[in-house]
Amino acid sequence: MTNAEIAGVFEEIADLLEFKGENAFRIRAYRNAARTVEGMVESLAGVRADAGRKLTEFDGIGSDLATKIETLLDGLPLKMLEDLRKAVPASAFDIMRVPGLGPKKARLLVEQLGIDSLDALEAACQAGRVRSLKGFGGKTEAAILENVGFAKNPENRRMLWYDADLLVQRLLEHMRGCAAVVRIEAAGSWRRGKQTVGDLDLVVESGTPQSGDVAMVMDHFGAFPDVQSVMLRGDTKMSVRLTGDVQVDLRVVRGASFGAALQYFTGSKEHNVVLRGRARDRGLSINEYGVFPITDGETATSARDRTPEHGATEEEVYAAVGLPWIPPELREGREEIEWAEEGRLPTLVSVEDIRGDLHMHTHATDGEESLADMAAAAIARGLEYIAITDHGQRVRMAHGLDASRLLRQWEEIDRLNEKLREQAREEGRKTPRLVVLKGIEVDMLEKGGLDLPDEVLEQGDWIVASLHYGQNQPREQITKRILEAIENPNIRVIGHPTGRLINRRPAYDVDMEAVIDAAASTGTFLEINANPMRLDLDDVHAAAARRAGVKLVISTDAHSIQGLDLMRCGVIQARRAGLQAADVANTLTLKSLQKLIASSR
DNA sequence: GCCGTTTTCGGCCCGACTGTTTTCAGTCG
Repeated sequence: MTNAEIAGVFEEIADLLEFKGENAFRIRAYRNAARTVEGMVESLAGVRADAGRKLTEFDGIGSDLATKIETLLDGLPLKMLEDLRKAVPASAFDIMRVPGLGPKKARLLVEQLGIDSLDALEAACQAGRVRSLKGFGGKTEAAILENVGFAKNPENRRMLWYDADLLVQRLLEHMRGCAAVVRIEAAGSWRRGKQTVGDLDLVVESGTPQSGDVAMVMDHFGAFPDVQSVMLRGDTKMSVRLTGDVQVDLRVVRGASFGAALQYFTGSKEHNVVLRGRARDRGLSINEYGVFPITDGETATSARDRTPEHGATEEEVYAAVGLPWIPPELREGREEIEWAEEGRLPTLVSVEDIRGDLHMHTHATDGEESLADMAAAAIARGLEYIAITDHGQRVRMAHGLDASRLLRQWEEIDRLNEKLREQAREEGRKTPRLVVLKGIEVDMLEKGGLDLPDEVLEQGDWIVASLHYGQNQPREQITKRILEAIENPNIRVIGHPTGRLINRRPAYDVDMEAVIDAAASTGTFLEINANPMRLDLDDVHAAAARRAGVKLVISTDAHSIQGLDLMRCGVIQARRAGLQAADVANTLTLKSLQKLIASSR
């Protein structure tokens, strides 16, 4: 069983226990373990096979879960899981997808009314049978009717970060038009740069509820053109649903609490749990209003009205528990607290560090623009070098280049570079504004080998190897194809190394540990493809590559001029992996990059 | 179910909002 499958089992157990109303901390233990396993790159099977190591060395894995992992690795069934599955109907999870229905209410619906589907739930509401249950009433019944459609819609997946970002920018612009908004920031998983985003969170600084400022802010929020319905509205908190079923939560706080609220709503939940545990050890309590000493008799509402000592900025909140500010992209409850504690927080790579873009297409294959237009667009974006990497001939659909077409394109690139050098001389510059590298994205073929011969490839400057066909092959074959390319001295980088398309296609089955090891020993780079649907390598694998000493290359894989602007999507993924500029090859000057390549080959 | 320099039991983060409650449970993030 793979790590991902084991993580899936623990998640399922947590879901089932939740429905059964089990101890919340026991449920959390399973979810923590699932997260730990999901975030590992080395295989649990490998760790188990190593006599010098124990499964319990990982955070959140104790003796019980270690035994369960061993059972799963042996391919044996887990009795506990089988019993739980028997005890909980599958429809329970559909019912819990209805906003407002959690495990307790779902259980009542199943056990008291025999609800076994969302359709049955809808019918029961319409017949007025739900309101008679204890804890339910007319309003709850109406709310279920209104929300059941949301649960039924299979298209309600998490948004790509890029799509969330477009929406966030529109929301911020709209809200800044409100006079009562002093400051506004978007928080949540958008701010952490997660590859997909569920809800959006906005934190606003404004006056007190009594002054009427909060009402002004909320009215303005409700007037955002996409708002379809207001889900809830209280003194400090309001939630709306936008067209497309996107939920946006708004929190309004005073300036003295703005940093604490921003920290709180940025999450992640796991990061905050660790942070609060730390505060507790110091006799402090952190909430969305600030950091307070723990005193007896403090009520929930008192924090809102008291002025916190530490809460105006995020830096204050972290400082109060003895830590430096932690970049949002790292706040996943992984190693970031440990790093912060030991003063080892990385200085994360930024878009400004990027000097070159080493994967893009032109209309010679499936791109939209000419070579000259892509080069001009790169100059306009301040890039110092680019590689033109159209498809090799295997990608027939894209009219991939055979050797003679490729060599003609490379001659064209030579002429373009000459023109750029000429321009530089005219402008009195020592170096041209842009250097264009002669590249190609060759295909790693189904039966092994590449779709262009080495005699051609060795004449190029920058060869990307990608896998587009035969993605369903078994793990051994896929891994073999990639390892073979890595061993080829002409190959500089493996493009989108897992092939996954978020929300559309899973990664192909590849032994990424072996790929990373081979890349490390040959000096081959691995790509972080910045396309918002790819983000491949992802944060977990990119972090593993970094630990192994592999250099990453962040590339847009642009098929148009606008495609060049996606670099920031790749950079934010790299930041989540804890990458510094030194870990990313295309932050180097071209000269240094070429030196690095020469030294590794 | 995990964890431990107050260590093998008793903790485990914290608050807003809603609805159905006469004081709180459930849900959510």
